[in-house]
Amino acid sequence: MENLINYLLQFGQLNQQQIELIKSKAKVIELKKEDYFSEAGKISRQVAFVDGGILRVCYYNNKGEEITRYFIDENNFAVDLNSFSYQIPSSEYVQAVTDCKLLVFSAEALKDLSLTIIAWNSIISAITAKSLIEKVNRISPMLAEDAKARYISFLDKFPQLANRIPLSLLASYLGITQSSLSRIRKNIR
Amino acid sequence: MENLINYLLQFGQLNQQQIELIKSKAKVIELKKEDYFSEAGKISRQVAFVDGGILRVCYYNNKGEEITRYFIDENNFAVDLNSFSYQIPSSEYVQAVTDCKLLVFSAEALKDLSLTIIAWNSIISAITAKSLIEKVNRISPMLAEDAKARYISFLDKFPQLANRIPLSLLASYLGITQSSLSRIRKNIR
DNA sequence: TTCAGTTTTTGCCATTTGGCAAATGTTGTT
DNA sequence: AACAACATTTGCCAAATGGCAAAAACTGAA
Repeated sequence: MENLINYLLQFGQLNQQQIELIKSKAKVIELKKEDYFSEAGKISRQVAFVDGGILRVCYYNNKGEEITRYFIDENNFAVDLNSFSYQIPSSEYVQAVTDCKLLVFSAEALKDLSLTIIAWNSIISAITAKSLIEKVNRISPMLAEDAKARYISFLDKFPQLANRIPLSLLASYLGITQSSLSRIRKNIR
Repeated sequence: MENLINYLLQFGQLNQQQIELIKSKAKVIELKKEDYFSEAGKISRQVAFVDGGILRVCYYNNKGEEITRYFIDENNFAVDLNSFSYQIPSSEYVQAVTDCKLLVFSAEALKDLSLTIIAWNSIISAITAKSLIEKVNRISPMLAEDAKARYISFLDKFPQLANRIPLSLLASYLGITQSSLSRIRKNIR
């Protein structure tokens, strides 16, 4: 659980006792490739820290196409904030792209932590803000780029991810077809 | 200032004394169309609540093209979180699209409020999370849509905005050229 | 190794979007 | 009204991307 603790410590101070409490609340879950962590239509009641592997968040648009909104890799939290914060049914799926090891916190566990650890809420809101800002900053410029530039930016920001993600998923994340992405890759070599 | 107070009350409770304190910390600023609220390269030290008018956040990409990242209309906060939270130079401009009336809080004023009003931090982090989630939810599906669908979605979500925003800015927000947008509009009528 | 199942690449052509410049329309000022 | 300044539309053509299906490459199990 060292990854998780180190991650949290970036956002606030925790003493040894608090660290032990946090560890005691985390449940380790292993997902096989293509397993779901959460599904559309259900209310999300847990939060996962990705200790190993890659998740993706996806949904189906009105044409029935499967769209990948983003990937979540090691040392990041996965949570459907829309559903978790407001307790409304989720509109998207969280699925394992590769086999994954997750550290999962239930809503009750988080509640306990926030009541016991003074800095907890401030840590969580810092993490929330940072990860949302990252998402906005990553997605926003893509609109102004063409397909090739998007792919290059992706390689640039996530050099280690491109090989671990099937082409079809990456294409849907980039907002282009799989064949176009394949041609772009050929074109770049 | 009623708009501001009503907005804040959606996110937490405030008594009359606290409301007066908040009002006393806000500075009213009027911007003329095309004036800047904040500029790239500078560290952002204030936060604005848009009481009237429309702002936009924009930057210049590596080709020198001006890109509009998003619009901020009445009853929303404008803040460059990257710059304000981490005190680093901003990479974008916040500019008035129309004449605007803003209620501005300095970093010091916000600090005072957070020390005096117990619920303040929780209100602010709820607002921050909500507005970031909205941005992600708005931008993210656009990647999977073609130009026409993006424009229609925009009309759908912001029917009142389209007429108030110059075509060139809307086009750069949608990630398409002005001529394409013009053709799309003709096509739709 | 072989085979079936899956993923990726490719060819062909249609459609969408961009680039550029000229024409047209709009707005505000004198 | 007349003009300048600015915004929008349009025509023409080139480039980018999509759609579809077949071929090729890859993967894992027997």
